[in-house]
Amino acid sequence: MRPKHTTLTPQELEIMKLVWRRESASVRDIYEELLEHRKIAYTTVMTMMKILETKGYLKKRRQDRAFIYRPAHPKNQVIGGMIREFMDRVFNGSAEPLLVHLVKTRRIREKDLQAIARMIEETK
Amino acid sequence: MRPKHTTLTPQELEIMKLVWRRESASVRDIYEELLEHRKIAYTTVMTMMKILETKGYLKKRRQDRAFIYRPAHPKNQVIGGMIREFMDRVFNGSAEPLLVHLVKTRRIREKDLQAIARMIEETK
DNA sequence: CTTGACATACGAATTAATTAGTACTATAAA
DNA sequence: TTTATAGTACTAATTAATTCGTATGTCAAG
Repeated sequence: MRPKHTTLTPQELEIMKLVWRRESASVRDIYEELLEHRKIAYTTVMTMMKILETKGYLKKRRQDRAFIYRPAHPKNQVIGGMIREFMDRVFNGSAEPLLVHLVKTRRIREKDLQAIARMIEETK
Repeated sequence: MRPKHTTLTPQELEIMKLVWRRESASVRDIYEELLEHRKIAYTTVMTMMKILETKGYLKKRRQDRAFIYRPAHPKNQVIGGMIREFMDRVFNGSAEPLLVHLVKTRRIREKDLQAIARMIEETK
């Protein structure tokens, strides 16, 4: 048996990111935005958004003939869960190795490193 | 069509973590260690390790009757790829939001924050 | 030499994730 | 009123990921 994803799957995330940006969206809204980047069918988007609704990530409300979807949870919270899951899976739950890796491999611009350093200071 | 994982899948990662820790391992070694945590069949482990070999994550060498597997790449490099993939997928490739989240949600112990701060200083 | 332990090879079943087609309905336009 | 448009509901097909069974071979002990 294959274990179910506890967080957003890649395609679910792609759609959620668009809904979060727009605050609310119809299937057509998302469909058209996705179309700019890749070939996809309208009904595919519909199915995905229905799945997101049954999973509790989207709330729907009928407006005229179509459904309008809104995020059920703030982006920060959901993304936080994904980070948590990633840390659990890859680093057995600890954040330090991830942080260390980010700093050491210089994936961060100098300017941002300084901002982080200040943030750490303020967090004291 | 469902897109293929470009990095290690969850179960692949679980096995790779054990192989990295031991430096080299037989199917039986990994099987017995996995068994301590969950029910799993010997042949399942064998299949997974064969997959990891064909994907280029493990190298095998026959020793007596059984195969001995070794990591084909250092852990740091592979994990680095996973972090990269995560950042691409979740944050469109930028590391800052991830870093900010880690610091702001205080997922890091105070002591470690200071260590990071020092590391940033040294990186200057 | 037979038997048991242990290994691999191969095939296959199951499930989640993703994609999309078809049927049907309601509204708006001609 | 007929027709085109735009939406949903439902069904289904495909593929990756995960799991394991069965067949087969080999070596060592009795």
